[in-house]
Amino acid sequence: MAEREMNMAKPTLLLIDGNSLAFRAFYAMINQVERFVNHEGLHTNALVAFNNFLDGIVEPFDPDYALVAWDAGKTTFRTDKYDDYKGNRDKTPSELSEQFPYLREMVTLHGIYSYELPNYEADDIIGTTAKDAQAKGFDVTIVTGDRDMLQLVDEHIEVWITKKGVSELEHNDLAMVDEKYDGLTPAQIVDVKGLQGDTSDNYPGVAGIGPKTAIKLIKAYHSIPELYEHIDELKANKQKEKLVNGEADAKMSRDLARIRTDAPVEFELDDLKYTGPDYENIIPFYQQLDFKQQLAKLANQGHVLGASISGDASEETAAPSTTPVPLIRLSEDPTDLIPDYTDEISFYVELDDADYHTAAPVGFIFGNEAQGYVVGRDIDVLLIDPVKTMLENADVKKRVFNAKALYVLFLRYEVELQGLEYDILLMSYLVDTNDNSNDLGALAQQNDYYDVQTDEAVYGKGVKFEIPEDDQIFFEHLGQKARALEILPARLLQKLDDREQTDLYKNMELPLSIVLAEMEATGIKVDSQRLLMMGNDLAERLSDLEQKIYQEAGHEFNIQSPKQLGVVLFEEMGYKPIKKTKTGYSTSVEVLEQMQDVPIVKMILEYRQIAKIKSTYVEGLLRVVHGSDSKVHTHYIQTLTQTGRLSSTDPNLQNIPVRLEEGRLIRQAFVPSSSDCVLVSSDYSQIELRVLAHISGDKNMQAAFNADEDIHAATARRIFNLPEGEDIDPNMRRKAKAVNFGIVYGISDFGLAKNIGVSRKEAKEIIDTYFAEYPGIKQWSENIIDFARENGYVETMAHRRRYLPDMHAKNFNVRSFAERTAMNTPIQGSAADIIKIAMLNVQKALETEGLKTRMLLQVHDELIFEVPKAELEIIHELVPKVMDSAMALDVPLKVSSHEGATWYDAK
DNA sequence: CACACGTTT
DNA sequence: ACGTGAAACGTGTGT
Repeated sequence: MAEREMNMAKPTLLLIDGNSLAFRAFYAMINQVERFVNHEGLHTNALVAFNNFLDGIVEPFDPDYALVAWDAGKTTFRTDKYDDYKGNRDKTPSELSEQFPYLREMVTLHGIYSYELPNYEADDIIGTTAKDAQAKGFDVTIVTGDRDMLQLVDEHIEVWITKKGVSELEHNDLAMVDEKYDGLTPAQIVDVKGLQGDTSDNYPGVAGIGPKTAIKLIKAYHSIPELYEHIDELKANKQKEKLVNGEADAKMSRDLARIRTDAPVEFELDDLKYTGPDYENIIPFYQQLDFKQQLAKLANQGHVLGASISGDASEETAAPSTTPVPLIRLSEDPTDLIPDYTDEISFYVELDDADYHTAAPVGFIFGNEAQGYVVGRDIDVLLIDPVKTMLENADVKKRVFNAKALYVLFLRYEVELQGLEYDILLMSYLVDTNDNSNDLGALAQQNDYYDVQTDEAVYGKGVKFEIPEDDQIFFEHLGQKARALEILPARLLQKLDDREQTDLYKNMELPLSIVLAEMEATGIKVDSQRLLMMGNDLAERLSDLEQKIYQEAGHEFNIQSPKQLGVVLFEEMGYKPIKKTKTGYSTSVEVLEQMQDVPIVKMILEYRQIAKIKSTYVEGLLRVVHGSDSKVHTHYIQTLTQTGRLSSTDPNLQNIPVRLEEGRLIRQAFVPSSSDCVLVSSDYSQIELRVLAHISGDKNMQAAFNADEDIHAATARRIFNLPEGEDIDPNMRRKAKAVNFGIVYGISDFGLAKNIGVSRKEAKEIIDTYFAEYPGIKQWSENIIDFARENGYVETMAHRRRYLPDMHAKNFNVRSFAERTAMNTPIQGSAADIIKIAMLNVQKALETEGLKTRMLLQVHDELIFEVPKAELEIIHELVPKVMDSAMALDVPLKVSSHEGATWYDAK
């Protein structure tokens, strides 16, 4: 019997309320409505969410039959009966209504029957079909956002109600309805609704009867008709009066709430066979909607998206498959087969690890579509002529992905790559800083090219990462990458041009990538011995502190666990929690510093400080020192930050301690690589405020800088109305400094108050005075926010661009954050532009002067050099001169330099 | 993998 | 009333 049931499983039918889901989909993503707009200006947020629903829920469900029902129009038999039916609904926003035709097309392309019936609502189509199918032995599932549909639940009919947007569904079967309606049957829901009414569908029910009473009455009398048959039996009271008065309304409302199961639908169940997505035709549809993620997914599943090499647009979607990549595999006499490349080539080298300073190359490809691509595993081929010569020939332009990594790699083989013209990674980043994936496949997809898979898809990730042994698979992937490199530069150049970023790319970022490569490859020497000694010392202090802390606490616990520490302090020891985090008590410095008088807290603060130094800076640093040269070789990431700054990893040399003496000592471990060199550090003074003074045009701030005043003191004088010439109270200067910083970040009175320890009211007055004293800054802030709101992005002085889709967010916090970003990015980003130009010019000057000085590090407003003692004098003159003339502002740039035997001493 | 925390400019 | 200053990276805990 059991076996028979398994073999004879009922066919499944999925019925979807299209309108209801479309509304849910639209409002689920209403915050992002302006972010989802395709190239034709069509809003696509509901389409995106609806598509996710079709892919994420319908496809896995894989019904035998499926139907999406739509409302045909505004007038139905219900509006004939009751003029005001759904009469209080807001007009459908145009952003949604324009999506309906596409929603229907999308449904059809997913292999689902789409249907509407004049004079009826989607509910009635579904009700009719559900009951019909049930009678014919189907298992029916209904998906809707409308709880009224629960009335259709039956032995073989489930109703799934959308919960969160359209991505989560609540399953309702007979048992669920029984539970929710306190023992009532689905059919009785219309009776409850009839009494209680419905504000969203705008039918009245009985005035004064709510859901609780309605359920109680229907439980007692089974239905509205029966209730009124027995109305005389009711106790004479207010409730009875209401029911008597509302009889007509109740009966009409019940009628409106009742979903029809006899609508004159014109299809047969057989018409509803679910056929699954129509891949061939859904691709152009997705392309029209700019559904990049969907297209990427399809590409990764092996569907041919057909952006073929010919570039012929009309062929793009029609072409059934792409031309095979012309691969040239080398055999015994490799060089014979290598074409003579003279113009442009794609060039890509695959590494076995992300750290290109040490990774082993495991494959390469170079060439072009016309002459073919030479592909192989053994990189030695690249190190001998004729290939080596070609790689060093600036006239052969290379199209690459990550020029910096490639350049560093080849320095290892003493090859200086030339002609690195097109770096897809860098170009994509400049066009949109959010396109900062480190994967060629992913970036290609962001730029509408779908034939190259992501590395993760081909190689796997984490422990499963493996370069395929199969030449066919591996070389094909490399081939697709090379082809992407052939196609993408033209598209990206166009985009750069559209954004006036050609100069930024060609003359700043691209040459900078080579400068960075040389800095990384040079590296900075680390005195490991010194670090080890510091580590031992710190370990001792830690274990002392640890014992004392345990003693105070009365037992051992993990001091490094905020959770355990919270229990000790705020439960066992009974101190009052000052602040909470999402997960429990906060134990941050901010909190602990307010509890300084407690001995254990003081020790915990010290423990934290030392533990941080030991783990992050002593042990962390030692882990990444290269055995071969006792140096650390950081990786500057040029394509990550949203503002144009660099970032530094493995190790991060941009956050080496300096503020507190204990941590600052770490800098003693950074030393010159040779005994006849010293380290020189040159840093911009107040670069961000100078940039602000320039771009805002504020005359008062400009005057302060032009007179070489102490800007924080000058600000203090202004906001606290202090007389000229008199000494500034250090505390006032401190506050003024905090305000200056705050302004750069787009501060609130609350934030400033917290920061400098004054009342919020005082903070507000300070900010108001600040803006009154520096009116140009106030004006500029307002202007830049307006600009961002209108254009959706802000720019730096060098046309670096950051998109800010959240300027129109409904959520106050999200929007405010975008507004602060609109102010901060041009400031921080223009400062980044300036130091990047300075780096290029410094490097050029060092080369043309034939100096042995090497630029080692950049820390946002500071450059660190290794300088032979013989060159010290010239460097102290040359570097500040080059740095302060990097860009001409309306205020001077000021640079100071310091030298020392270690980084610590160069202060 | 997310969170809390702490370090820099 | 909301909730509250920008940009980053690394370590450790805990799920």
